[in-house]
Amino acid sequence: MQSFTEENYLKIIYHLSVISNPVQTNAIAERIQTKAASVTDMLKKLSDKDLVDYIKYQGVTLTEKGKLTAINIVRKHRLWEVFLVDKLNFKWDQVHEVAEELEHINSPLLIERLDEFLDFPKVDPHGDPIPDQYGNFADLSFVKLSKLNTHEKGTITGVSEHSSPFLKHLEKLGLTLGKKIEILEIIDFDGSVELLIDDRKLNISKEVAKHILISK
Amino acid sequence: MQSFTEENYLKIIYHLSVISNPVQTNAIAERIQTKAASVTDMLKKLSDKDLVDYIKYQGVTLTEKGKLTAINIVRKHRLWEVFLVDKLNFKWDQVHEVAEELEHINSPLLIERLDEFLDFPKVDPHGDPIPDQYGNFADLSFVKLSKLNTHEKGTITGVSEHSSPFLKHLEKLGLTLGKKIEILEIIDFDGSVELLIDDRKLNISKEVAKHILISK
DNA sequence: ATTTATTTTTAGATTTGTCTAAATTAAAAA
DNA sequence: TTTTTAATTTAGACAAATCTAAAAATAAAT
Repeated sequence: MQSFTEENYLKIIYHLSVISNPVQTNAIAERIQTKAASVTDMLKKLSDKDLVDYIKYQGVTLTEKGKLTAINIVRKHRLWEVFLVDKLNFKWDQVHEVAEELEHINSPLLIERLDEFLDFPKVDPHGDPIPDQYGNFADLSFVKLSKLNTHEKGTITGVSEHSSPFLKHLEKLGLTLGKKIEILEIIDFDGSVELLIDDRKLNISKEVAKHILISK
Repeated sequence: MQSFTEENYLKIIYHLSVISNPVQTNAIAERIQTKAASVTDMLKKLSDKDLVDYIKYQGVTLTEKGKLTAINIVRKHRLWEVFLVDKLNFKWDQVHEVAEELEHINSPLLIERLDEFLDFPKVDPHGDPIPDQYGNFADLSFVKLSKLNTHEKGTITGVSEHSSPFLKHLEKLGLTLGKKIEILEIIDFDGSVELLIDDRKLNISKEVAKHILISK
C-alpha cells in the first residue's frame, strides 16, 4: 500500500509521461509544488518499491506496477468528478480540488459500486476518459479546436485545461460538452477563431481554442 | 485546519467523553491503537491549539472549538454511512472502515450537497443521530432492550455496537432498524431475553440485548 | 502512613517527507 | 574543446507523529 504522498507522485509522473518520457525531476517539482531535492528523495523511494524506473540525472518512467497504481488513482478521480457533477450538482469547475482528496480513499468495493451507481460512465465532466478497473481506456479520438480548418464541423467532447477560470469562461461562452460547432474563419492577425455555435457567431482566442477538444 | 491525525484524536476524545469526563490518556491510547506516550504528546499539541483543556495526570476535555470540530467529523462520518447504505447498497456492517476515511474529506460544499442528496437524514444506518451543520443533534430517546420489562413493546431504532460480527448476527436474527418487538420473558438464569418479532419467538443473549436500542 | 501498583509523563531516538546549501553532472555556448 | 549555465543530486537539518525505556505522579492496598 502507498501513502497519500506516494500516490500523488505516481499520478503526476503518469500525467507528465504523456508530454515527455522519461519525466524530469524539475517538471515533477513544479507540478507538485515542492523542491527538486525532495523529488529526488521520493524517486529513490518509489524506485526501491519498484513503482518507477529511475536513472540518476536521466529521469523516471513508471514501471507496470507503478502505472497500474497511477491509472487506478486517475480512475477514482474521474469517477468522483462524475459523481459530484451528476449527483451533487457541482459545476465542472468546482470538482477538481475535492476529487484530489477523494481519489485517495482506498476501497475497491466503494469504487465498484460507485461506478455502477453512475451507470459506468466512459468520460468525466471534462471529457477525459475513465479507465476500467484493469486500466484500459476506451480510445476516444480528439482533435484540438485550434487544429481545425475553415468550414470544418465537430462536437465539443473535452478540454485539456481544468482550471476554474478557464472552465467558467467556457461556460459563459456556451462552449460546453456536447455542443456542435463550425469553424467560420481563422483570423490571421492573432490566430483567434470565429465559429458558429447555437446559430450565433463567436470569436475565441487561439489560447482558448487550443484547450478545446473536438470530435467529428 | 487540523491534520488527519489530530481529527482522529478529537473524534475519539468526543466519543470517550460520553463514558467518562475528563478522558484518560490510556483510554485514548487503547482506542487509537497507539502508546500512552504518543497520546501525551498529541494532547499537548491539541492543547496549544485550544482544541482541548488538558491538565497533566488528570485527563482532557474538549474545548468548545474542539467539540465543534469533533461533531463535524461525526456528522461527515454518519452522512457518508447513509450514502453507502442508501445509494451504494452497502450492508450496515460494511460501512464503518470506509466512512473512517471519508470523514476526513474537507469540503463544506460537498457535505451540504450530500446532506441534500440524501434528503437530510436524521440518523445513520445504525440509528445514531446525525448532527446538523451547527452541531445540534435531534434528541432521540433510546432505551436499551436489556432495560425493558416483560410485556413491554417497542421499535428497534439503534445499536450501540458497530462491529461487523455483531451487526451480521443481528441481520441473521432479523433484528434490523424499524422492526417492532415485544418482550415475552426475561430468563433469570442467564439474563437472556425471549422476544416476539415478526410473529416469531426469539431468544437473544443479555450481551446482545444490551446493544440494541429501543424507542416506544 | 507506608508500600505497592497503576497511570502518566519525560527524555531521547526513529521514520516520513520536506528543506537549504553545496557539490556534481549534463547540456549549451563560446 | 573549454567555459558557462542549467539541472540534478548529496549532505545535513527540521517538523510531525510515533516509539522505548526510565522517571514521576497518582491511586490502591496493606
